[in-house]
Amino acid sequence: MNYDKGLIGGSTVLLVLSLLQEQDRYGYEIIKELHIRSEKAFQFKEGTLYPVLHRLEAKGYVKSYKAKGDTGKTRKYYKITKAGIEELKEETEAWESFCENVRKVIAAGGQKSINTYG
Amino acid sequence: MNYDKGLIGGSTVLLVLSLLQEQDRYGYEIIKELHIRSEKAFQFKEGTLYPVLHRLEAKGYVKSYKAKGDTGKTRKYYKITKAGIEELKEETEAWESFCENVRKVIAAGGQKSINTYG
DNA sequence: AAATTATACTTAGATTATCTATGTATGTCA
DNA sequence: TGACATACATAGATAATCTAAGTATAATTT
Repeated sequence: MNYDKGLIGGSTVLLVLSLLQEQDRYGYEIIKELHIRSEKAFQFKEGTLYPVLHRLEAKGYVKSYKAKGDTGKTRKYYKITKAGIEELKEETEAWESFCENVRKVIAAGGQKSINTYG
Repeated sequence: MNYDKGLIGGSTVLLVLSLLQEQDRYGYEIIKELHIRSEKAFQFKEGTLYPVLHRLEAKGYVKSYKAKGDTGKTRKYYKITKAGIEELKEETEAWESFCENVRKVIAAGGQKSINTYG
């Protein structure tokens, strides 16, 4: 991962569920897809992503099934559940709100003098 | 904190250094200020913030000094250092970049059908 | 045909950061 | 005098990522 470990935490589930809302995917595919979409900024380690998927399944946000892909290799696909879609909605809102609040704090910092014009 | 623990991680230092770039502040003040600016979304626990300040000082990003405030109570003020300003700049850029990349992933998710219009 | 590489999944242990909970101490206000 | 807000500190619990190693199969290269 190119980013600090801390930055990733808290958005991992959001990212994974987002991709699974589009279509069923398998773990390795999710890693690649995140890498491509972020223009190589996200580079999840397998040791990070697979446990996340297991956790999501344990919580009932996704369900897994085995299937042979176009290569002939058996893969473990994950499908988002209704509970997962709900969770995704909540996490998306939380994320947007969080970003906005961070911006409120840091934006003021660099532009304190602006207030003197108001 | 109203947000998931994970969300906070990675932006704590950014938030604290941002506030310290504006002016010297003491710990308790930082907690209050974050609470106000975020419209009550950020509610850092003392057990979270104080260790962060200690960590920042150990890394040389801030320096502390004791001073009596307007109340007469002795407070421990923190001043950002040059290294801290550098660090803040880097973390700000990382944050902006990170947000953008998250948005690239999750925006596509909810609006897949938009592509059919293009 | 054999060796290498990419794909695909798994898990144990180390690291790190927040949170909980508690403790200490001072100043203000009723 | 008692209650409350201010102000700082730290130990231990919790949780999530990363490192690192292992297993197995398909595709590619030599």
